[in-house]
This record gives sequence, structure tokens and C-alpha cells, in this order.
Amino acid sequence: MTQLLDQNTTAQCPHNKRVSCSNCRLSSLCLPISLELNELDQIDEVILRNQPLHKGDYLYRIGDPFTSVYAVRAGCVKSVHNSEEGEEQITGFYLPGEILGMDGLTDDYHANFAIALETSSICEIPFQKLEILSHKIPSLQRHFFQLMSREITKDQKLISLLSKGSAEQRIAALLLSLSARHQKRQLSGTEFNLPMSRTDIGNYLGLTIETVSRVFGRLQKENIISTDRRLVTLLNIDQLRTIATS
Amino acid sequence: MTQLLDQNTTAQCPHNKRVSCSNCRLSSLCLPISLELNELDQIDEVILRNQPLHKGDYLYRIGDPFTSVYAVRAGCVKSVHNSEEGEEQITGFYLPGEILGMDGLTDDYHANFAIALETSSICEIPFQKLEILSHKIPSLQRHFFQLMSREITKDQKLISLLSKGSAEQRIAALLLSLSARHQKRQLSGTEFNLPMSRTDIGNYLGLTIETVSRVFGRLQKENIISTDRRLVTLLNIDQLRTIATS
DNA sequence: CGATTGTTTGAGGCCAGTCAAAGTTAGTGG
DNA sequence: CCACTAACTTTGACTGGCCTCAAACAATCG
Repeated sequence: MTQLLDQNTTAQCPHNKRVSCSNCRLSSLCLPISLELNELDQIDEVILRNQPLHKGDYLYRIGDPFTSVYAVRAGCVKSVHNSEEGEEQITGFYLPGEILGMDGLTDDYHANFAIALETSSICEIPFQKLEILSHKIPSLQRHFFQLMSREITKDQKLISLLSKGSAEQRIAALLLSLSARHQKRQLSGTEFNLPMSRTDIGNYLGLTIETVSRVFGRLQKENIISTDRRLVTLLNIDQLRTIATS
Repeated sequence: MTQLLDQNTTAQCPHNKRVSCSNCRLSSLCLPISLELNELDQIDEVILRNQPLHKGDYLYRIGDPFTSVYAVRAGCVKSVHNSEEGEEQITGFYLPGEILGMDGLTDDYHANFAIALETSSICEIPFQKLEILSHKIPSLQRHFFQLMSREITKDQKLISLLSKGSAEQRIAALLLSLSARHQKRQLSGTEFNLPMSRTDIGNYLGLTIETVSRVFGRLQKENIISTDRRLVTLLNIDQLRTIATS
């Protein structure tokens, strides 16, 4: 419960002011910095702010027509790819300020599921309107090219991790990634709630839940982290980095 | 040697005509279909066709300023990501008609190495000029969004493969992917040369060369494939599919 | 031809998966 | 508020697939 309150106070604006990009603390993460004020307003106008999703709700499904990309304003969303064998593979966790849904451009249908891991507020950005705006605002076109490029390099890091890393390395890398992304939002980089279950972590990192649990246990025994349910505290972040990059 | 000749005859135009997009057999793969003739000429004008790369040559390196994306006209190029630990991870093989280099958009510097696996002809597409053209030709902007989106879904398939697949599944999936991509170029989908070494295959699929070799041996013993050095023949493509998706 | 690089094959060990069961938490409705 | 259930997590014993180490073999190139 406190978890949800934390998320909300982080992302929503005080005094119930109308939510807009210009007063959103996350805009520095999801929009280019170099926008003029009137450009910001133009973008603001096309963005839809729908009802919040609840845990387990789908933002979109495989096969849904691609119409929009989505920015997480609060909460957390996972992206789930379905292999030809029908097995599910989580390919990313999206935290506030991060943008997802760009998989759908390949052939105008989403290639992934997107599922809320907790109560989440989402900004919907209709892609056609974004494309048109991109013609008028060059820095916006560049920004979206960059977003997609970042998605590619993020996936490549995961590929490298899955290809070469031990169970310890994978989990250390995930914790460090979450830590860094929290810090970008001016939140604690050493103490945070995991929005995802052990099952999700295992699926994402290519490990079984038993292995995930054992690694958490070992890291705890060595006083590198401490965990209380989904609350994680990084006690020795340097050693965690050593593990991740050894 | 025959290998190289094959590649050249495939990609270059007969009678030494000047190479241009309008007479390139691969343009249907790397450009949007809906271009007007004068639009095609505009694109053609910005594309640079440099000297061919030889085996082992770098197309770009990590840290190089990002200026262009590249289309493979003949040969094969691998993309190599460098993990924080300094370990190399191949994240893709690019065949004729395929485009690489879009990792560099993240922060204007390339995040990967690109290395020719054999003698390769490359079309260089300066990105700034492409961006400007994209403002004038909407279908081109959309096309490049799609290319990047495809790169993302390609990486996600690899993530799923590395996360869940056995050694057999990984190799079967790679062979099927190469087969499908050959067929797109009107080449045999059942008999082709592997442009990459066993070491490269192992690195790409997160396996050791010994395991790669053993799997090839097993598949051969079961008459699913036959290999003669780098020449692979898919004898039973259905069974290969069964293996890949089981 | 020798040197180098790449590939195959074998023996043994280890890490993570599998199977099984107990323990814990969250959610539900009485 | 508590009892009950379902879902999630932890722990243990065992197994197996892939890695490691090692050596022989094959191909390529100067």
C-alpha cells in the first residue's frame, strides 16, 4: 500500500493541477530537452491520459493494431514477447519516465503484450499525430529515433547478459539497472521496491524462480543486499558492481 | 573463392552499369516500396558507395561518431557489442539487403563494432541527409521507424532464444533464420554458405564452439542437415522447425 | 612445407534446472 | 477480525546439459 502511495506522490502533480507535460516532473526523461514552450504545448495536446491500469491489466496485446506508444507516468509495466513455441519471455520492465510500445511499428501490429505490474498511470501518445508533429519539430523526430535506438542497445545488453552471465551476474545487473533508473528520478538508488515478482525476474533473466531465490539468499548472507519481501536495500553497491562485471 | 564470386554476381549489376538504387535488386528489401521515381533518385543521390570491405575490416568501431547507417549490398557484416566486462557479444549478422548501424543514434556514438565476415560491399547512408529527406518523404520516415522496430523485435527473439532455448534449439533457429533470409533474396533456402565461423556462431548463440560442433554433428548424424565446412544443406527442414519450436 | 587458425572429439566437473515439500504472504468472504 | 484458500517464496536433494580442459585433426596461407 505504501508502495502505491509512493509511486503516486512521485509522479502526480500536487494540488490536483491538470496533468500536463509542462508540469510533469518526468518530462525531462521522456521528451527532448530542447523544445520551445509552444512546441511542448503542441505535444501536450495530442497526449491522452487514460484511466490508470491495475495490476495484471493489459496495456496492449500481441496482434493489437499499433496506434500509439506509451509513457509510464507511475507504476511499472512489463513487456512480454511470445516465442514461436508459445513460451512467454519478458523483454523489459518500464518505470516512470520510460516509453514502450515501439515494437508495434514493425508491421503495424504489436509484437508484445504489455502488462501492468502494479497500479500504473500511462500517457498514450498516438503515433500518427506524433509522426506529423515530427515533421514540424525536427528535434522530436530525432528524439524518437533515439528512443528506439536506446531500446536496441538496452536489448543488446540483455542479450550479452543472457549469453555470458552467471545467475549472480544477471541478478546483480538487474538490481544495478533498477538502482540507476531510480536515481535518475531523484529517488534512492540503494533502497527501493521491486515492482516485479520473483517469477518475473526469473523469466526476464532466463533463470528459474528457485535459482533467483537462492541467489537473493546468497547475496543477503554476504551482506551485499538485504531484502524484506519486495523491498531491496543495496548494502554494498561496489561489491554488487564487482559481481556484475567480473 | 566461389563463395565470393557468388556474392558478387548476386549483388552487382550486370555490364558494369553504375550502381544505383533504381537498378539494385535489393532495393525492395532496404527501401520502402511506395517511392515515386524522383524520390528514389533523391535518396540515390545521398548514398555513398565506398570501396568494398575485406574480411576482418571494421565498418565502424565503438565510440566512432555516428554519421551514417549502412546497407549491406554483398557479403556479410557482424555487429559486436562490448559488455562492461569487456567481453564481446555478437548481436547480429547482416546479410545483403539488411541495414545496420542504428545503435549509434542513442548518443551519437556507435555502441557496437561492425566487422566484415567476408569481402563485402556496403552502401553508406548519411543520417543527417536521411533525416532531412524524411521530412520531405513521409514514407521514408515511417520506413526508418519500421527498420528500427524490426531491429527491436529481432533482438527480442534472440533474447527469448537465449533465455529459454537449448543448444539444439538455438542452432536450429539460426539455420532457419538464415534460410528464410536467403529465400527473400530468391536464393536457395536449403543450401547456403555460412558466412560466419563456428566461433562466431557460438558467441552469437551463447554457446562454446565445442557445443556448436557437437550439435552440428548430432544434426548431421540424424540426417537433418549435412555440412561440408561452411556449406550447409538443410535435408529435413520440417524436423529442424520441430526442434526449434519444441 | 611449416605455422597458424579453425574444427572435431573425448573425459570429467559444475552450475543451474527439475522435482518435491514446507513455509510465507495476499486476498477473499463470512 | 479471522479463517481459509490461492499464490508466491524458500529450501533441500538430485540430475543433466553445457562448460572446461585437453589433444588430435583439418584447412588456409604465406
